[in-house]
Amino acid sequence: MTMPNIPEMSKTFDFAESEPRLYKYWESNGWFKPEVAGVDAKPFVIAIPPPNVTGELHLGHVMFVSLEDLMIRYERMRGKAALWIPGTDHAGIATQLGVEKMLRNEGTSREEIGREEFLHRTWEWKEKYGGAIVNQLRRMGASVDWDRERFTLDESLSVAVREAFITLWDQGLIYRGPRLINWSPGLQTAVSDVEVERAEEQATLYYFKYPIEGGEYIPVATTRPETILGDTAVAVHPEDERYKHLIGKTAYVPMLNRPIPVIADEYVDREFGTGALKITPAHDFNDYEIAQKFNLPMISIMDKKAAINENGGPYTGLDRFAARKKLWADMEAMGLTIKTEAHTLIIPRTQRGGEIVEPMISEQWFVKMEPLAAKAIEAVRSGQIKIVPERFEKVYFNWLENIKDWCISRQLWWGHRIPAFYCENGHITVERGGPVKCATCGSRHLTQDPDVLDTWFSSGLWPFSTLGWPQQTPDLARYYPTDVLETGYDILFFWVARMIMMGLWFTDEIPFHTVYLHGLVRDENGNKMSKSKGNVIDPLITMDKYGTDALRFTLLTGGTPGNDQNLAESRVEYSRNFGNKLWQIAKFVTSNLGDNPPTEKPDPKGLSTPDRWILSRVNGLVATVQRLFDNHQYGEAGWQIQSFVWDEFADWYVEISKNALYSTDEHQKQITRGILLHTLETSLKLLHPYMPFVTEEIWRHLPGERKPLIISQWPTAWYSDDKAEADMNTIKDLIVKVRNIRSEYGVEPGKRITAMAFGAFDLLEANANVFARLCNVEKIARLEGGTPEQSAAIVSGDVTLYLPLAGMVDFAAERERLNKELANVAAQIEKSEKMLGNEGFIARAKPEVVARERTKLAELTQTRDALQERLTALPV
RNA sequence: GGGGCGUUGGCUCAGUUGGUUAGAGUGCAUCGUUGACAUCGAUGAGGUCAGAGGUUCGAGUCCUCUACGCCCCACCA
Repeated sequence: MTMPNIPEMSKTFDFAESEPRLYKYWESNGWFKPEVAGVDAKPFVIAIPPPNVTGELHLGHVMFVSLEDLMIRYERMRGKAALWIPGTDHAGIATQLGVEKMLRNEGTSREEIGREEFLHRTWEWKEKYGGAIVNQLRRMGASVDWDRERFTLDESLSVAVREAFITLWDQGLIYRGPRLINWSPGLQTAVSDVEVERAEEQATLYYFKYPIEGGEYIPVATTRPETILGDTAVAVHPEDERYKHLIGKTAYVPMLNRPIPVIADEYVDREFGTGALKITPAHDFNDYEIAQKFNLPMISIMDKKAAINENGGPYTGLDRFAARKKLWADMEAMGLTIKTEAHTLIIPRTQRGGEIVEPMISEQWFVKMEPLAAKAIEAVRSGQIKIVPERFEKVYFNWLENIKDWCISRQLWWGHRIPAFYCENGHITVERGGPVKCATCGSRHLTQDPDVLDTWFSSGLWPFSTLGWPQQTPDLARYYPTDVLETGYDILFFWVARMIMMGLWFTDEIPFHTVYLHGLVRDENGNKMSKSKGNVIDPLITMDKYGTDALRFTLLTGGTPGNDQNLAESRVEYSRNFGNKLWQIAKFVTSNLGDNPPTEKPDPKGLSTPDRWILSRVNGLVATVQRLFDNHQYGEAGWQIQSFVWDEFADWYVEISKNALYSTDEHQKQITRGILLHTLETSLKLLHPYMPFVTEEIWRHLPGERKPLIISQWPTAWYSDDKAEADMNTIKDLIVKVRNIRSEYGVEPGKRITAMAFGAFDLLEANANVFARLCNVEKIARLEGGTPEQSAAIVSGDVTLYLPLAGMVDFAAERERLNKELANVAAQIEKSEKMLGNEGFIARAKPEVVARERTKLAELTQTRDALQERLTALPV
């Protein structure tokens, strides 16, 4: 590992060259594997949210990779056996749609080529395009263990899926039957409740007359006139005086003249529409419930393509929208229509595909969710599982407490085929290993159910199926339960809740103890990125331009847990600049380390104020970062590190260090080198989880025998020096004020000036070279008595610094400047005195807060007095 | 209908046991390059922390209400 001839650092960090090289360096040495930590190490495990195998990389992927890689790298450096399990999801509908599109372009279809050939083609497609997203994980620096990569259709995961299904079946928690479900006519499959997206849209409300026996009619309103064909009742409110006399009479379905009853139910809202409701149980969820209550027949009027079926009389064969139009026209001709009006309503559309979902009666498989949900609720309620940010626990409870049975069957071919078999008598057999004969009648003529399972059924098993379950593998024993589940809040129901339910149900353990939810990445104006809007930021292009580290750092510091963040390119640019800053610091440090670079941690004893200051600050930073990480405040921690590195280390300490480095004092030089190196090393460690590439590359240029940064030891705070920090604050304050004066008076930057000091002379004298370097004050003299007339005065606490500026001082301007400062100080004093004069404050505030306030007031008073003195002495 | 989030300088955002003069990036103004960095440095202007009330010695931070924006869940034809 020793690198005796470390090449000089290049002018800038070449991320394009370094990133793939470093990734290979880490991966080929096995540092992504938990085994690097040794057998005694405590595991830390994250199962990756598996991206769709043929999906395209978007910022959501970069977001989760950045966060999870941060956690993994941090825990790895803390000595844990960090395991990040990679993998991909077969994504049933999305992938099947992609392949079907390809087939269409070839002039064929899945129906034409058949199931077997279709699956063959889909696997080919997966082999061809499935690698892209996986390679992009490498591009982002994801330190996952590739030896443990999984795919939801792997044989071992398929075994887990069948085991889960059969277990639920044996427990009576899976059932099959005709139910009203969400049907996607375009995809020709059932979809679950969570896959339906509802949005307000402009539509029409149609008012018409429902003929009643005896020549009367009830006015009814509907948004879907074609469903009239499936009506099996008309409902009114039992106490509605307008219609009360019609309850129990017979109504006739328009155009079909099918007799149906007029019923009364309190569900009907008298205020809405006409106050009368048509009941179409086979095509509406509310009507379905009412029909069950009243034992009404259910008449399905549509086929799988949502065209009117044979129950639609003269409309048979028409598409649902064509039927709507024709039926309405026919009713109009019959004088049955009243009016139409514009109406805003909620339209359900499929998450994939986007066409309008049709509620239909269909034979599907369901899981009874209440027993599973009860356990999942308890796990979070008891605190075994913590959701970050906490407010999502409420959302989680609300969903689980109102959970409905899960429709798990999909009329697709790409996915896990339902392990249920039918004989010619219609009996169902579900057995491990695949049955050879019917469990009921013994028939050997079995056919498997054609449907596949919802993709989320297999992803629900992900944290344990990837580790070998149901086999009791060593990995399952060592790495399950996992630790953190990190993902976007948008899949809390789809995925997170189901993993918790299935994990608890099948393994009897929580699958993870912490759920960390991040927000969505939007464009810089807060709009959702979409291809149609053309505002999509392509992460690949961004990484090409600014480097992976820059994009990662931007996303990690760009928001807070659970909240969406707006991404502006200017922020990525800033992150790139920060990486450059770090590179330049390192370049400076490494080129000034001399022939025998220090190897020991610096000893603060006897060091100068700036030396002790930076050591105290960097250790304070370590403590701060630790506290923030403990609370999942990764963004704030990133800013703290950035601010230290740039604003304190680079802008102050590196500048100050030049005094020693450019001197001939070998002892002081060596001390300074040690502090520079230690501060840089610590900064690199803290920053590595955010910017893995640039930090590791710099690390390789540091001298001495050292472990690679990725597996180096996470720092702990070991030093704190309040005195040095206070003294340095005084020095910094004075320097900034000198610069300010120079700027205001237009003193040429190169011009050296002198100063006379009153108070704290020892501190100033000891740091005279700091003033010389940072504000070009070449000499500070002790002021013995009187005040120099031709000078500008600077006051900071008990120190007054006079800058003799012969011929440059405008006394009127100086007076104005001092008066302004005095007013400012006076205002602060007033506030402080008021606080300290308040008995409640003295009695109830924490003692250290009161003490701090007293110190502050004393300093302010000194400043005020000095300012007044100077104003009095100022020539008129 | 229920629940949640947001509202802080021109713009984008930090600010988590309530406690110094509310911070940063970007934009703006002025100045600055022979020795880490113009992907830079120095200095400065710019904010009644949406509004009202309350709790408290003390509120950007906690509570209530209001306004505006956004999101999730939910069966109004």
